Amino acid sequence: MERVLDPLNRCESCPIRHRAVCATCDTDELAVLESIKYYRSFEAGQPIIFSGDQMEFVASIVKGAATIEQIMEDGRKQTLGLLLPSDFIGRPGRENAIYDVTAVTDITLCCFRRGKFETLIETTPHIAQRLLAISLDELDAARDWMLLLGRKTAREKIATFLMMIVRRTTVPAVVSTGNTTQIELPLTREAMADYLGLTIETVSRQFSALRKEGLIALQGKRIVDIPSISHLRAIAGSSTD
Amino acid sequence: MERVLDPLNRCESCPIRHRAVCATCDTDELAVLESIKYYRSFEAGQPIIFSGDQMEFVASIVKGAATIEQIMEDGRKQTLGLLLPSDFIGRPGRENAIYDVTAVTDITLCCFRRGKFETLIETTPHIAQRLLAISLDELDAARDWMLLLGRKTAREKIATFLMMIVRRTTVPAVVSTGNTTQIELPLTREAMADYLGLTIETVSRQFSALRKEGLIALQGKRIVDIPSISHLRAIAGSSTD
DNA sequence: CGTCAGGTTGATTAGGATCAACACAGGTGG
DNA sequence: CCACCTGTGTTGATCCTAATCAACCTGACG
Repeated sequence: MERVLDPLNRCESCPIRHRAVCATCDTDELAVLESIKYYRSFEAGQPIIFSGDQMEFVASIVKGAATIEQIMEDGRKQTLGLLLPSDFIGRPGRENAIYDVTAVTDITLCCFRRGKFETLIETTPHIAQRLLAISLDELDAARDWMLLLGRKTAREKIATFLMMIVRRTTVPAVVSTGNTTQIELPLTREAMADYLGLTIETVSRQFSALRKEGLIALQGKRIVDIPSISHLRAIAGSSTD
Repeated sequence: MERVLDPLNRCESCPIRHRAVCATCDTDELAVLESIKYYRSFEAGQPIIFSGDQMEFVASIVKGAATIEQIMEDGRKQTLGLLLPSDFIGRPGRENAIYDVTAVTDITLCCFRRGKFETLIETTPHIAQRLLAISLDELDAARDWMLLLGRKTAREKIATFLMMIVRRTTVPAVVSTGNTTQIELPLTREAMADYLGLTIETVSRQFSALRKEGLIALQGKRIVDIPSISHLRAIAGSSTD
């Protein structure tokens, strides 16, 4: 189910104000965005965009997580991106979506009608520049993931994924007691498998292996304690950079 | 070895005039680019950019091919992008390179000093918009490659790669006699392996298998005849889109 | 209490990696 | 001119990682 949120949310107090596509906007520009934005929410598991469909809107994620995914005719699925708060959904200038976007948790989006947003890009250099920066960051992220998919072992893939969650989780949500870091996985085992180019079973086995070696501890299915970040980082397999 | 080319090449007669970052520039804007551009050439196998180094310039590829690659400490290598004529090298706004870029054939670049180019982006909306479009295209390409790396079989990877070369090769260079399409591979078996997340041996075996099945014919190592594009496309494994 | 989604674990298989030998073309220098 | 070398590619034998197939567990919920 989807519903339109209370539109009273003001940009000034927006949790992603300083990171999203609006990050570098000044007060006047923000007023324009404020006037045309609208919120939409989706429940976990709901599709946000279908590949092939008209793209009616673009959006920033305010709260929650979504995945970009591509599915082959025989059902094989690869997740192409994990979208977290402040990430941007949609591609200005493109009529039809070429990937599916799915909510993986309950999610709230700050939306703009695509046509209006495309006009904004032309008239508001701050937004165009920020969108370029965001796109280049996503390109780097996609390329880093290509190394993971093409060359890393299952063990390295899991460790890399956990490190990414640690890095991307907003500071207040990462609880560190002593040296232990605690994270909450935004994805099911299946969604992780699709993201890492593995099967559910392999993901589960690798989690079990890391747990048996004391490199992680599990509280339920979703909460992971990491006693030593540096140890896990070593397993993630570093690049030369 | 690297050398500076004759600077008399005029933008108007440039082979990539209508596709590169300068594609949407008007006459005045082109004159500015003309005044600050300079050509550089690299021989096959030479590094163009080292990961970690200062990025002195950004560039468009005029002729030849290069790869973007990332190398792990133990030597595992993944090619992240194949750069062909009109493609853009470098990331405005970034001080140091995070990936290696290597010439895979003799190559000619149309370069701009990074600082000057960054100024251009701010003052020339046509260039900023074109760069955004190019970056979004590269992002799509990277994501398509993620599906290949994460989910496709060796056979599908080779077929997909061949289809990509067919698509990206400029029309005059694709010689079609009857229904047969002929392409020239810009990469060695090793470079293809690094691009496809495979080993040299697997690439070689898959080429042999496709040859034995009559799906391709080889003239030497680099020239590939494809009797039926549609048949090869079917093997490449299609997405749902 | 039964059902179902999500997850774990075990047994077996298979696709591609690894190790190894050899083929071939293009230099290079005696 | 030819012996040699080197880089690139092919093919064979074997191994190993992760996929597949299958059974079972766990907790939530009607």
